[in-house]
Amino acid sequence: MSDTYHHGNLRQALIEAGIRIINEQGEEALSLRKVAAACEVSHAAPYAHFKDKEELLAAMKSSVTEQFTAKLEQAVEGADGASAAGAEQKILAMGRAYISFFSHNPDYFTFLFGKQKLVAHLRMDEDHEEDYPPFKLLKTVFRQYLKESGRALSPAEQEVGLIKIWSSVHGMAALACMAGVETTIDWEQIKLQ
Amino acid sequence: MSDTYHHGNLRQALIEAGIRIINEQGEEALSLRKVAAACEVSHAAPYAHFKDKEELLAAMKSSVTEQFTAKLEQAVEGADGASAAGAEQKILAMGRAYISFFSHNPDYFTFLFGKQKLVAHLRMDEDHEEDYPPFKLLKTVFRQYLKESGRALSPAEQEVGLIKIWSSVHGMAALACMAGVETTIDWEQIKLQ
DNA sequence: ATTTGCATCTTGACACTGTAAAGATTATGC
DNA sequence: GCATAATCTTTACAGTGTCAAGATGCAAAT
Repeated sequence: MSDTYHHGNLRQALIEAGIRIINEQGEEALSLRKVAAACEVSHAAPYAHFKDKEELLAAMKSSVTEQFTAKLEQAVEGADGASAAGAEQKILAMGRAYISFFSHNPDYFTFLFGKQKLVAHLRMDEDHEEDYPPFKLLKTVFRQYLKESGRALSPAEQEVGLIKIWSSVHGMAALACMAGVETTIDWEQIKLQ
Repeated sequence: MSDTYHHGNLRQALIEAGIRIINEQGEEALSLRKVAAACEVSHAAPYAHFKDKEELLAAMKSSVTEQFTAKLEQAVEGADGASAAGAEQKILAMGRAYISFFSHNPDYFTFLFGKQKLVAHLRMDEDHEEDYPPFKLLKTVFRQYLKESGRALSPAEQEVGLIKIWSSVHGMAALACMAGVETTIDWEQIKLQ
């Protein structure tokens, strides 16, 4: 009868509608039923594509993380051409892009990091292949930096160094994004060692 | 009729039952009705003491934060008597206590910091009196340290220094507590400057 | 001592949530 | 063209937070 019984691309539409809702009303206000309604579909339709509410949330996070990673990669590439300053400049560029991304989409910050899952990715043991992509990128650039500066750090020391950089930048992005805090921090004051 | 119509100290009982539930089943599983049931009280009884579910949650967090702060203060005092090493030792002792506290109560970590509200307290402008108490403590000790070492930092630089210390230790506590990550990091490798 | 007022607690109701089961509708492979 | 699978709707159920109206007990005022 109706020629719109099948949505066509409901899965993607649900992900996008979910992200939109989070940006407009916050994560608290997100319900499966609202997402379904936003796609003009019955409240149980999402279950054809996602086992859970959590599975939809995960897909949404995946999508936002892709955007995030793309910005970081782009920053690294941009710092490559400019001067021949090397890895240190790349790290600084990443930091700038990191903060910039969440300044432009403050709700993404709490969405991605709200449950503090990020730190679970902050480990270097056994060369995880399934690292959190943005962190993996930093890891690569950081190793480059170590090689350039001729420093030889133990794995444990590398871990500490990475955590220092990451958590500092992360903390400042949080500062800048949340609770309406305007910070005048010149974050590049943070030295790499 | 019944001699237990009035509970006696329901408010405190609700807070404690709530914390117990979070420790046993996680924050997701906490509902007002469960907390009420745990106190053998009807499902709407909490509304005599808390306007909201959120207000109960806030009271619970307050309670846990008090325990947390007490441990930190205790560590600072302990480091005072030992050697005459001064503020640097105090900072290190605080870091140790920080990690120790959450290692012993892993669920408190996500409970307190789950929503990332902590960073909202990480600002030094205009000498906030209503600082997050543990952070306020670090602030005090840090200033002591600066005075001792004869360094003169601008407010912005102080802010950066504090964030470096706090977020690094925080990140490592997260590493140690969550996702079953056992870390062998010797966190004292983190230098204060 | 009785009454009055107030804090506390119960009962019942409402809208909303996630999720499951059963059936309708459309697309797809043979 | 038909069977099968994928997609979507309808209906239902147990939980949830919250509110309103009433029951209960305590404490102060008369």
